[in-house]
Amino acid sequence: MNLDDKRFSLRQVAQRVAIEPAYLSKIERGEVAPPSEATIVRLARELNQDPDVLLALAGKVSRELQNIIRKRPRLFAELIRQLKAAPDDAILRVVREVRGGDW
Amino acid sequence: MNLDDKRFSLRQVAQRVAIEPAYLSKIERGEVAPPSEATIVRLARELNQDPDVLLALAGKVSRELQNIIRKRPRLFAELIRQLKAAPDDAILRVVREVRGGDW
DNA sequence: CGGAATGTGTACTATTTAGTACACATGACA
DNA sequence: TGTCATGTGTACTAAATAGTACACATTCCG
Repeated sequence: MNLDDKRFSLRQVAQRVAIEPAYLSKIERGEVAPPSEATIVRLARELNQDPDVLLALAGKVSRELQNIIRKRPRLFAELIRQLKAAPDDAILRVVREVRGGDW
Repeated sequence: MNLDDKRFSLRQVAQRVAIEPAYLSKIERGEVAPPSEATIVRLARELNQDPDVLLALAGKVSRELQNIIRKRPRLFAELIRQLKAAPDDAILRVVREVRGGDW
């Protein structure tokens, strides 16, 4: 897979993502505000990046995650604030611990 | 504290929250889209409600929480998705476990 | 009774969001 | 050398967001 594969020309990507090349150009150079969540997700797919990470770079959190939080706001709000200062591996331990799902 | 205290008339609240009475009226009846985060937070203060809960009812998640997530998107995304199906008390256990903060 | 306060309907509006459309200079390359 | 694709500058825009402003009928109560 060549580094500057033809299929990754700005125009080709723009076409597959279904936006105007000029717009994609400005996005890449940060000349415009980040696109909508939907567009970011399509972009992530096309560039095989993690959508959550791309969204984060755009200053957003996916609607999906927000909806999970929204259903139990107090619980999640407290948890997330607790974890704000925690080191990565502490969070990872929690993730693994919960992963079992043996409740 | 009387149930229909004068200080909780729509107009008085509106004034303290710094929005037009007509607007507050529509908000209460769901006749308009939910207000901005800032306005919701001021409203929550005035009505002593939990801001996170009011925001949730408005279909939102506070910028503050989003920013925490944004800094470690993969970790938090996975954790939140894991907890989506968990019962309240399971989440609470995690909160309490983490509360110690003995990392 | 009469004035003041209350909630609400209607009509606007400024700003932000999320893009499109087209023209143009540059470089590749057959 | 001509043409074709590439990235980018400029100008514009439809829709959503987050309200304001004012008029009006109704109700409270001194």
